[in-house]
Amino acid sequence: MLLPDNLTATPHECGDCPIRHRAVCARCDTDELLRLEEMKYYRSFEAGQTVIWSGDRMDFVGSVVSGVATLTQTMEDGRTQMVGLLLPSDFVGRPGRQGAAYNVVATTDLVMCCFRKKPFEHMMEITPHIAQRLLQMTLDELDAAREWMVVLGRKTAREKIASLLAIIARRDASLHLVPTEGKLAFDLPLTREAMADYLGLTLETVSRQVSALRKDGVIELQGKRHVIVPDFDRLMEEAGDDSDGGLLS
Amino acid sequence: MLLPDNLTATPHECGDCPIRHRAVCARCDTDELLRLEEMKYYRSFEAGQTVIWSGDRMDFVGSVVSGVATLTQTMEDGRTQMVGLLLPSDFVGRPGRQGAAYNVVATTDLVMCCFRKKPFEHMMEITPHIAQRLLQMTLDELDAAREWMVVLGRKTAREKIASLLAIIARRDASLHLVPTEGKLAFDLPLTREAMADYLGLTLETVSRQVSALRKDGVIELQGKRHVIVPDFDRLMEEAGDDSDGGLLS
DNA sequence: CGCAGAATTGATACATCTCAAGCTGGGTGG
DNA sequence: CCACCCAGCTTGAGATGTATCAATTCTGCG
Repeated sequence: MLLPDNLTATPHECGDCPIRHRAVCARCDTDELLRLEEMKYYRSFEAGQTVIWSGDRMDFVGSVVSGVATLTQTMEDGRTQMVGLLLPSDFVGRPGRQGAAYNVVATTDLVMCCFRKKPFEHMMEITPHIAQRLLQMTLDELDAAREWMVVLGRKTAREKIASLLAIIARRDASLHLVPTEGKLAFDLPLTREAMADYLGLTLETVSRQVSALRKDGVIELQGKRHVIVPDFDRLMEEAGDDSDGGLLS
Repeated sequence: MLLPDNLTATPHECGDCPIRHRAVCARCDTDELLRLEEMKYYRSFEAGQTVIWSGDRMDFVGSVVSGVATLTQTMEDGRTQMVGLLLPSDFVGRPGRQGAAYNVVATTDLVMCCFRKKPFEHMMEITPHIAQRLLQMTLDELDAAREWMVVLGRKTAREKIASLLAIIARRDASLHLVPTEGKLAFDLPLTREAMADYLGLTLETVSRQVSALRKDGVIELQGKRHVIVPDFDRLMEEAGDDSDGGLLS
């Protein structure tokens, strides 16, 4: 509100950065961190703000420090599909590419740790730790994208909703490192429309299926956004997945 | 036919390898290639054979030299979704992971250039050229996966078929480096069922939509598999995409 | 208080699935 | 050489899940 373009936000030392051990810089030693500090700056965004427009030139890459953002692609006639959900520690931007390929939108208040692209690219070439970590993260994202292709291509609306809730619950749990045994609870960082864009559904269908899952006791709701999962295995069954994968993998 | 487990196939020198400049080894110098030669071997598979079962332990990684393979994931009740289409030069396997995450099946006769995993992983750590190239390829695959999420989530059956044909046509054209101006022709490397698994449809719907596109003059068929595209822009329109992207990007 | 964005619920339309019946073409054995 | 066979494919008719259009109800906030 106070800043015209959100150019500054509470700066951190990398040392006490909340995503220090999960982000691209996870493997860097203190010397490498020092060099990163020189090219980094923080930006914050309010819920609803667009971070990057598809096609725009990108002169930075960065990590989500706190908050949630979405990656979406839109067809000419307006149909939109979310293709990524960016949670804290996720990386944004593609080294070696000029323009952005997707829209990036903050769905909650968002803080990003940005690096000027040119210096970062240069550092990637001479710092194997960064390239190695980025490769690892990209492979993980590719796996996640492929899981999501199964959801989009083969699951019913109900299974889709259950799958999305399970994913958010799981990622949320892996942040709050205290495993809340038994019941799980979290806030949905997405509107019904954003959920629909993620799942390839309409917002009406999302609303109906959420109601149905609530009526069937799979989830409980406090308000529209706060979700309680009494039995995670039950949720996984509804998602159509093997119930093997524990909360933390 | 002659070999029990297809352990050998016409070996190449890397020097005259058809995928030399596109595969994971694209950036390697002659010295690095020599070291790769030591850990590499060829395997060939007949159309229909399974290369890897999901969950199996993988002791190799490798590149598709010729032919086509698919990456598929199957739900407990048998619903299956293809999550990758592997064409010549594409990479198979994930360094740093024990088991395979997907089924890999040869859909045509297939030749792979395999590297024993342990030595390859070791070489990746000391050879930035390989890791850099692998990162680039993985980022490209991630982009392709995200494009595919739009297809799965938001396109109609007709648009899905047109999109798949466009993708195969484009990748096929980028192999036969002579751009056949005007008309395009190629062989479908997939059965109707495989196309259905790729697109999140049933094989009947695939068949109907292929017939419809043929009746509307968007494509011509010679037999069931040979496709002729008289007007590529028309096909792109049917796919619901911007008609900007040329054949080669 | 009342407005606006978000969400829910209802009625109907329609695209795709499902089940079922043939068709086609290439390979094989008699 | 032919008849048969069978996987792959096509086509049809009816069922069904989700989209669409429309009306209401929530909820937070100025």
